Amino acid sequence: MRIGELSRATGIPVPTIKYYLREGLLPAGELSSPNQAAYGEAHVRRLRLVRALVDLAQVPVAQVKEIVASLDADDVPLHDQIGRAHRALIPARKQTASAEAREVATAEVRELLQRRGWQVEADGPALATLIETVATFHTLGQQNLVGFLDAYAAAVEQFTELEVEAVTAHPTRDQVAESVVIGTILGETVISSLRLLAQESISARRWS
Amino acid sequence: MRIGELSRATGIPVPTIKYYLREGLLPAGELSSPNQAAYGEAHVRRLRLVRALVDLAQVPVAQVKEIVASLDADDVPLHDQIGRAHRALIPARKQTASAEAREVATAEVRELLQRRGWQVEADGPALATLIETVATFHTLGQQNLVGFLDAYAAAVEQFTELEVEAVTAHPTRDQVAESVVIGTILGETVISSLRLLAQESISARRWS
DNA sequence: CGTTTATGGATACTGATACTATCCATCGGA
DNA sequence: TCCGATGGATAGTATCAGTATCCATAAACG
Repeated sequence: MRIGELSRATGIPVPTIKYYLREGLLPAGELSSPNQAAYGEAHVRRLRLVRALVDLAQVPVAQVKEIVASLDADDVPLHDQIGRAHRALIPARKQTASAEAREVATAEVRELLQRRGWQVEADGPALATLIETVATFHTLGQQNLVGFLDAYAAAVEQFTELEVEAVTAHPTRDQVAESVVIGTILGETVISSLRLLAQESISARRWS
Repeated sequence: MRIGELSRATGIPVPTIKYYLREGLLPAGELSSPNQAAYGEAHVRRLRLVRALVDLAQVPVAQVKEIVASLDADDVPLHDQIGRAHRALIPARKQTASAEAREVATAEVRELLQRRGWQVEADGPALATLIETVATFHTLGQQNLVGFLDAYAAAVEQFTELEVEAVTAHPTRDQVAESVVIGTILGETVISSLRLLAQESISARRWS
């Protein structure tokens, strides 16, 4: 397959594919001569994944690069590879809350993890984001939202158990890593959409 | 309060505050003379909200403008105002999936809503995003993820009931609308962080 | 075999977003 | 009275995500 066919197969313009190649979102094709490369089904799959992340999940290109790099790093133990993919999925966020608010939030989150018996890295980005957000609840005068943490955590626990199970059931390791990425990122847009729909449905029922 | 004090109170540079004023994220201060305006506590609150949305939740400035406009539109029935706020919270996404995939996804989502008895607008953006995402599961060869829809919906139902209840319990209508915005947007980052932490904790337990 | 079209690679340009910087006439406080 | 801050306008900057152009070469067609 040459680049034009790759473009037709995916609906992505040739210049954009060239851009993705430059940025390392897509591995180079097999070169047969200095200006002739062959692409395969793997490239089509990869491009579809990139587009889903960029267009649907609105993941920045730089972050997509990290994500696909983790998918291609299959020369380490599977567990390490999944860890790397998982880390690449978490966006960096600016710290915004005051130090005092963050301290209060840190304590609240720590207690939550204790209550639920969750064992997580003490300095991971997901934990930092959670703490920052809870701290922001305080600075915005929405302390009552802190009370929802347990309800959210309990709900999340339910399906996460199933997700982890499903992921480990995949036959090949490429599929395992890829399904971690897709399941986590697109799963988030699913959950978010469902939440908005549930809010709409429930509040409509309450007002009629 | 003059703009310098507003800047000191929030930690936001004066030029940025001027930019937010220009963009309509912040209402103008009370003008006492052509180059002298007074800002109040409401401005401090609003700036904190804007910063939380922009920095923490990474909402684009143009969308924040819609959101705050909905908060200020308190001359319509509360129910309409909340509807407008709710709509402003849903980002627009490009359509990416093929027509066939979208058709399959539409049927699957429709059945889901039927099963759960959710009554929602047939052409809302949240529904469109959900359909688009399910369609993408198909084009990425991750049909198995469609099986998670019920688990996600069931989990989401649990806490949404509580959320709607809590929101309606607020004493004043500004607080109602504002807590819809904060609860929905920051609630999403909380849920997302908790999900990642749960994944980390559960998969660590499974591999040790 | 010659001509048109496509290709890989490099470099330059574009439009959108989110600020920053500068300017200026005016105002308020020491 | 005079110096720094203010409101408002306009211009400049950095980053991001592509697009566009150019070129020498290679493939496809008549």
